[in-house]
Amino acid sequence: MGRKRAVVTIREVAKAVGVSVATVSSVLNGRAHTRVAAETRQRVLEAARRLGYCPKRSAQALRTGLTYTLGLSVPLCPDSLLSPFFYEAVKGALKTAKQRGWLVTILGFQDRQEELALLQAAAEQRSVDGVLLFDPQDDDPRLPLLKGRLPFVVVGRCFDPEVVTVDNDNVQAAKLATQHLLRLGHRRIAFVHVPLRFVTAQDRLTGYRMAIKEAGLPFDANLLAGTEGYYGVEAGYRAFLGLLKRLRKPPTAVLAMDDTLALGVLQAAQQHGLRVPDDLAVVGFNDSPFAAHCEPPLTTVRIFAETLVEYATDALLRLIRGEPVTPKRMLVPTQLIVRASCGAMSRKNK
Amino acid sequence: MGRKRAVVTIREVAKAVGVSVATVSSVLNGRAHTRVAAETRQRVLEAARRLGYCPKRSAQALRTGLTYTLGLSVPLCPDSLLSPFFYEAVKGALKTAKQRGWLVTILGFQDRQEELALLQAAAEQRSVDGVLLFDPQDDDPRLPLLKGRLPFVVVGRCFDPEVVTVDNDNVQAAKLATQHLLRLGHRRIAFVHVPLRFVTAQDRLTGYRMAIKEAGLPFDANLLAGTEGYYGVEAGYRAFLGLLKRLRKPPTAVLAMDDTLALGVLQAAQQHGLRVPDDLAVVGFNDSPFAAHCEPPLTTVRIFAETLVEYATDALLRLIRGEPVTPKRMLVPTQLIVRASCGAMSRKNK
DNA sequence: AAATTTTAGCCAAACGATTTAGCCAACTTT
DNA sequence: AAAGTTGGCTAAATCGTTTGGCTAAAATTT
Repeated sequence: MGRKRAVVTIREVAKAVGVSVATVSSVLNGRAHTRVAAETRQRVLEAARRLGYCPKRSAQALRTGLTYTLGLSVPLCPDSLLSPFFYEAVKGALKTAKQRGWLVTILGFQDRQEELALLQAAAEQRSVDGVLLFDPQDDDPRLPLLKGRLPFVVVGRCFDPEVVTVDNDNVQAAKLATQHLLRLGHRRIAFVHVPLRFVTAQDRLTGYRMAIKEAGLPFDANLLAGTEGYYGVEAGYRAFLGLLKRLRKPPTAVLAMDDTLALGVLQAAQQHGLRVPDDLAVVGFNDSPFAAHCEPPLTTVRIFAETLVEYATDALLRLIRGEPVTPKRMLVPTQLIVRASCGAMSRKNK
Repeated sequence: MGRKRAVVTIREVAKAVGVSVATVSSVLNGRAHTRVAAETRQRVLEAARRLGYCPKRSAQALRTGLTYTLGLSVPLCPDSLLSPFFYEAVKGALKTAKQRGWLVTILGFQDRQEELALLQAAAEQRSVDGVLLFDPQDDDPRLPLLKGRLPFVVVGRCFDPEVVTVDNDNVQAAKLATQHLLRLGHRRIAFVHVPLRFVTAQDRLTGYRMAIKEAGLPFDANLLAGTEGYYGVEAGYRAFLGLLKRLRKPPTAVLAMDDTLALGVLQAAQQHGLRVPDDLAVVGFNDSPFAAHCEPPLTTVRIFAETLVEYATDALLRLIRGEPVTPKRMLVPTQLIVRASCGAMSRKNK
C-alpha cells in the first residue's frame, strides 16, 4: 500500500475542475495568449492545490526542450573542490539557480580528457541546458566543443571575445597585494604561481609586474617560481624550495597565487630557518579557512567567488533563454585581508 | 548557421537504415524481447554512429519514468561543505553514479526547513530518482516525508530498521582514539561534541564511554563539552573555554568530534596558557587538510567517506531498481592517524 | 501438404506535459 | 441587421523515446 499511489497528472486536475488540460496548463503557467476567467482560474488553482498536483519535470523537459538544469564542470581533486573558491562557486550557482526553479548538477571529472567527454555527453543527451566552465586555459578545447551546441559561461578570463566571461579582477588583485608588500619596504618579492597556461596565473603575474614597474623597480624573472602541477601545499613547498636553491640570496617577500601554495612556502621557509614575517613576508590568495589559523595567520586576497558565480549563473540563464548578454565580460573586484604573515602587524606593534 | 542544426532523433536513424524505430531502440538497448538479425543490428549500429545519434535524456525520462539522476542533500555551510567529508562524499557519489551513466544533482539547503522543502519538491517533480541523506537526527522529519514517495539512503546511523543506512563505525573510532589517549597515560579526557541530537555525536560518545569504562575509570559527565550549534573552529573554541571555566582543574586530554572543533580547542588552550601536547593532548576527527599543517599537527581519525558514499550510492541505485538491499545497515571502519598533538610523538622522542 | 513453431521486425500506444489553431457565444461597431 | 472583435475555452499535435502485441515469412514438425 502506498506504493501503488498514482501520481496526479494535469489530466486529473482538468477532469476534477471540468475543463480541458489546456486551460489548466494556461492557468498554472500564466500564459498571456490564452485568457481564463477569474472564476475558472480560482477553481483550477484550488483543485491543483487540493490534489497536490505538481508538473513532472521530465514531461516538461520533453515538451519544452529544457531540462531546467545547469551543469557545473568541476575538477574532482581536493585542492580545487575543497577550496573556498569552489565552495562559494557551488553555493552561488545553487542559490541563483534555485531562486528561479533550476537545478544544478555536478559534472565532476578527474582529468581534462574526462571533462571533454562529459561535456560532449551533456551536449548530446541534453542532460543540462547549459554549463559553467572554470579555469580557462590558452586554446581551451572546451570552447570549440561546446560552441553552437550548448550554452556556456566561463568563470575566469578567456580570450575569445564572443564567449561570456565572469572573472575576478586578478590583475588588480595581484597589483594591490604587491603594492602592499612594496609599501612595507620590500624590494625583492618572489611570485609563486601555477603554470602560466592557466589564465589566472597570467593575470596575477601581470598585476605583479605592473606594481613592480610602477614602483620603478626592474622585473626579475628569477623571482618567479612556477609549480610543477596544480595547487596544493606540496606544490608550493617544492616550488619555493627550488627558488631558494636557485637564488644566492632569498627574497624578502613572497606573493603566492593561492593559500595552499603560501602554506607550502611557509613550511619551506621554516625549514630553511627563515622566520615569517621577520625574514620573509608572505601573502596568499583566496582566504582559505586555514589562512586565519595557520602560524602565522596568512595575509591573503579574498575573492568573492559567490558573487562571481551568481553573475555567471545569471548570465548563463539569460543565454539559455536566448536573451542578449552584454557586456560579454564582467569583472568583480577583490579585497586584501591583512594578517600577520606579511609583517604589517608587527610593524605597527613596534 | 549551426544554430538551426536539428538534433538527430531515433526516427532519422530508423529511416537511414530502413527499419522501424522499434528495431533501432531494440538494438541500442539490447532488449531480450525483440530479436534482431545480426546483419540488421550491425547496420543500425553503424548508422547510429555515423549520424552521431544519442538518445535524449528527457525523452527517455518521460517514457521510462526514470531521470537517471541522483540527489545529494547537503547543507550549504562552509563547515560542512568545505569539510573533507563532503568532498569525498561528492566524489564517491559522482564516481559511482558516473560509472553507471547516472547524474548527480546537488540539493543544497541553508537550513533544515529548506531541506524539507527541497526534498518535497524533488519527490513531487520527480527531478531525481532517489536521494542520499546525511547527518541523521533523532526523529528525523525527512524519513516520513520521503518514505514510499522517493527512494533514499541515509549516510550516518539511523534508528529506523527499515531504512538503508551506511555509516562509519563511529563507536569503534571514538573508542580507539580514547584508548590511544588512555594508553598515553591520560585519566581526565574531555569530549567536545556537537549537540547529542546528532546521531554521530551519540555514537562517538558511546565509544568514548566504552573505552573509559573498559579502562576501569568512572565516567565523568563534567568532562563533556557540547557546542551550541554545529561544527566550526569558533564552536570548538567556545565549548572548550566553557569547559575550562566550569572545571577547577583542566583535563589532560581532549577528544574533539571534528578537526574544526579541535582547532578551536587548540586556540582556547593556547589562550589559557596550556601547551599542546605537553599540558593537553588533543585528538580530532576527519583528517581535514589543515590537520597536518596546524601547530602542532593534529592527531585525528580518518573517515573513509568516499568508500562510505560509494556503498551508499550503490545501495540507492539498487533500491531504485527495486532490487532487495541487504543488509540494511553497513559499517565502514576508520583509521587513527597519529601526529604531534596527542603527545605520542614527543614521548617517543624523549 | 498442412500445421506448428520460430525468427525478425513493425505498429501503435503510451509517458505527461505545452502550445497552436480554431470554435462558439457574446458583445461592439457600422 | 450584418460584420467584426473579443473573451474563454477545447481539440489535437507535438516533444523523442520505449515497449507490448502482432504479423508475415521462414523453418520445422507432423
